[in-house]
Amino acid sequence: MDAAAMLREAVLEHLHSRQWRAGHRIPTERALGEQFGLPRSAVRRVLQDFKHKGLITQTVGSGTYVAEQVQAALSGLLAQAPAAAALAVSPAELISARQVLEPALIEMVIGNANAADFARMDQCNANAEAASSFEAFEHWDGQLHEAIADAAHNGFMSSVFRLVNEVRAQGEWGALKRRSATPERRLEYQQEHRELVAALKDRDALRAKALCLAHLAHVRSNMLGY
Amino acid sequence: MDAAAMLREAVLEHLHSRQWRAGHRIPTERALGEQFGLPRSAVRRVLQDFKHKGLITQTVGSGTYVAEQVQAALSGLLAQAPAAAALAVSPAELISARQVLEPALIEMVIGNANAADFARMDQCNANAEAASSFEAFEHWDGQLHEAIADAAHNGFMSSVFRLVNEVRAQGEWGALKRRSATPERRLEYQQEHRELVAALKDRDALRAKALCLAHLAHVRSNMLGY
DNA sequence: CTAAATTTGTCCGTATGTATT
DNA sequence: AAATACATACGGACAAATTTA
Repeated sequence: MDAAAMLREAVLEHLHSRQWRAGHRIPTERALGEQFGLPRSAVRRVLQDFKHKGLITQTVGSGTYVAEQVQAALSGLLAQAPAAAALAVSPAELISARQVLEPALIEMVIGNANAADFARMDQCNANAEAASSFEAFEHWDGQLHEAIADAAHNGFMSSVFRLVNEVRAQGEWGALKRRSATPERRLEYQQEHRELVAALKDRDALRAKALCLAHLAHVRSNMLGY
Repeated sequence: MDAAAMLREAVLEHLHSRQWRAGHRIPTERALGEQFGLPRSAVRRVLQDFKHKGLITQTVGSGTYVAEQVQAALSGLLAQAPAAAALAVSPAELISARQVLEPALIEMVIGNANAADFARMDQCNANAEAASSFEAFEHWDGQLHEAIADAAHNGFMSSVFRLVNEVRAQGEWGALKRRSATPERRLEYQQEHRELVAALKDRDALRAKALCLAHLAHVRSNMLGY
């Protein structure tokens, strides 16, 4: 292990074991360099990385301090793992997940959506229908999904469906979608989107869920062939 | 805007617009410094950040190249935004989301879980009941949630509920939980967990959903007082 | 095949601005 | 108010690795 890695480990160990708590002042860059046999520039790189991750703060003329939200930053690093893993899911898995997640979302939307939310959905539909390119249509399709998710007025649900959108916009799913796209199917999707938004406006949960599941079955059939 | 920020924007724009594709060699550090009026150290800071994010690779003696997986890295950056936003949701919002997400999860678990999944749930329950500290109990409580989510055998659902766990383990929720924890409530939670797993084993969707909602109502009452 | 030129990686010396004493 | 300590920024120099002549 190289000296910079040892410095990394040592600082993280002090933070994790709470020997250095929030607000504690840690040794100066020159002192750390002396202790680990490193030039100041190498110490600075390590500390800058930690600062960028929110573990420490550095104030000119004063020193280097453990950040107040150090434990939040430490677990925040762990929270990025689920997002990375989600990007690797297959189209079949994502459709299965959407088949149970979107009815749940509709439940919340019908309870919480207001006129502004519906106006945003209509605008997304209008933009999608006016789109001249496949990419533009895809963009407004994704925006419609976000508008519906935000209409639940729940931050966690919004995050979940933004994650769905990221997976949809990328990798395997994106390639499949391009291969299965036709003008006729786009027209059918537009019609289904319109009907879904209408059902949401009517606060008709049963109809909205049925339309949603029918749309997903349609997408699955077009993309996966079953 | 700062000159370093302009360099950042320019490189990202070239990457996003596919003017610089995977494997393409981008200008040297000295050339970029000349072009943007920056010292080489500042250029190196920007490039090192991009390198750590997986957008570029640098080889000594040769130059700086666009990474092969640059598209995956770019969308990976976007996917981290929803995860970061999710960490900021309030306990009330998270409970509301769980009230619609967990019944949906149970639907999938009952259709896909196998004996190994149930054994893992039992092990989590046993470890939680044997836990001597509040932290250990919380750890195995979280592991039980992950075991149930993984029993759906759907990567996206696993990611969503790992995200739930991250929020639960942190920030506002964590503080509320510590304040509202008592030995009596822990015993009640253990009983409810046992009953839920039993209902899952019986493939009794209605009972499992009812138990799940009752548990969530219990948690909400203890933590939020209503 | 050899040698020179190019490029990234690392380090140092100095100057500057800022906060503490 | 002055002095000191500190982090930061910059330019230069050298080493290591690769490409080119």
